[in-house]
Amino acid sequence: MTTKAVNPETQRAKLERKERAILEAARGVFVEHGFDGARMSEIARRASIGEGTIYSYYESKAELMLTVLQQFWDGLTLEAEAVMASSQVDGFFERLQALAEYHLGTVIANADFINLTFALRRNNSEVSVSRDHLRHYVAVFDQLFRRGQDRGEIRQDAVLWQARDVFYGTLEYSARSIEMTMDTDRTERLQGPVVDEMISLFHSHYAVAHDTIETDRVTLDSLSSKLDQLSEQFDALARRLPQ
Amino acid sequence: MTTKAVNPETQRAKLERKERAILEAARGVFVEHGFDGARMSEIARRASIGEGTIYSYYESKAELMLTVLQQFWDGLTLEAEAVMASSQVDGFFERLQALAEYHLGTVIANADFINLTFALRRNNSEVSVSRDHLRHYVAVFDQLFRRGQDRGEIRQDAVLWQARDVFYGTLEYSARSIEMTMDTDRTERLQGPVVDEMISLFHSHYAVAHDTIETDRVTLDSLSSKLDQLSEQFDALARRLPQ
DNA sequence: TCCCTTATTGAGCTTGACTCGAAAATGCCG
DNA sequence: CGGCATTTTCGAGTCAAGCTCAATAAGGGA
Repeated sequence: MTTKAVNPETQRAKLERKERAILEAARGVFVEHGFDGARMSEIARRASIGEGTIYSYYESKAELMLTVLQQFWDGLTLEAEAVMASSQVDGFFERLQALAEYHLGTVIANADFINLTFALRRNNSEVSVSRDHLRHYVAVFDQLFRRGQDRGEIRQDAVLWQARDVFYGTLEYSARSIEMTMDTDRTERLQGPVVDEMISLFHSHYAVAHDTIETDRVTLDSLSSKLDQLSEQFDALARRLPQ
Repeated sequence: MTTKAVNPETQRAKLERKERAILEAARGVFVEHGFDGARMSEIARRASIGEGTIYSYYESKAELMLTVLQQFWDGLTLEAEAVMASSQVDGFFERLQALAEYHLGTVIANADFINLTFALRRNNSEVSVSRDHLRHYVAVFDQLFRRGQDRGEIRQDAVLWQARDVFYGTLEYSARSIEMTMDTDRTERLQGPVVDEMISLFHSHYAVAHDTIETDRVTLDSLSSKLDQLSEQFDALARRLPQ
């Protein structure tokens, strides 16, 4: 029951625990101060280890940041998949709305990490979040969209990556605008309208023509009934006519 | 004709020329190495001045970068306005296409500056490209859009900032995707389709219903005339009837 | 308990942004 | 022109922060 039995467990577990501690500390410091503002000494202090120890786990500050970012994106992917899995409804547009709300909220809350993901690519040409991590995240949308096509809710000739660009691009840009106006202006741009607009846009551009016919049908129906009415009157009149 | 006559001119011109030299050198170094990779010593060397001299023109490296960025955005604004001014056509969608092509090309060519514009905001909380510079640039789109509404090409109930988010957001995201696939994949995503999709999207979502009615109108008009015809026949028949 | 391997450490090295006193250039008057 | 005042330029030196490494500690098997 003493340390002997658990020792073999502790051997590797200790290192993993320490690595998690470093990552957790790093994440906090990076969030608070950004990449350049973050001090390795502070990360070490928060993880309760010596500054040099970090470098036996990570090659450099940039690589540490990279690991934090990849962990961040993996977390996002899991959460997004969870949102899709827990969605009560089955329709494409309801699910798209859930995804849009989740994504927008996340992007606003973690604007720093999103920016750094793409800023790192430039600053440190060797170190950048792998395409696969990002692809994995957007795959949530891709899957939803393809399913929408299979179920006949989305036009068959719609191009996946174009829709993806519209979806993520617009939401990220909106997030930035919302964030920018939040600091100073009192005219806070709310998240709701942004998502609504997104859904409405997908409706009018990617949905299989449906509701447009709906409105026209009213006109057509009324015309049709008028015709029927007229036809009846005509028949009645005709019957009253002599041979 | 000697130096005497031009001296009073040289007094302030000399400083401005030197400032331009610094900015030009800085711009080049920042483009080549990014913000962190750029060395103040190299900027000084390229501008043929001492390193300390830079600091009598700019407070810090960040402020120098900021000036470069603002100059960059001002340049973009002028070019975008020129694109609009020189546009041969007058229709909203043709002009939107010209703007989209220009913007997409620019964003792809200067992805570093675009990223740095927003990365700086985080890294150095005090120093960031002013909202006004960015607003001034997107105002080109705003003006075009409002004019489209005035001319009745765009729905009156369309919300400007929503359309703006879709336009710039989608194009920037597409640019990043294009850039990412350019490095490795051979399946280069071309710029043309992106712009086409953008126009098509604005057509279906923001355009005043026009072409959809066009097709329907044929049906409705023919139905209507048939009704009128029938009605006339009916009247004629009724008149021939005995009381 | 001894020894070997591995992990940890923080004092120093290096690099690069930034400062500052001095010198050079410029301007201004007699 | 020549001397005084102001401005501009300069680069050696300071400082801060990422990173290295030789020394030390910890762990673990015989």
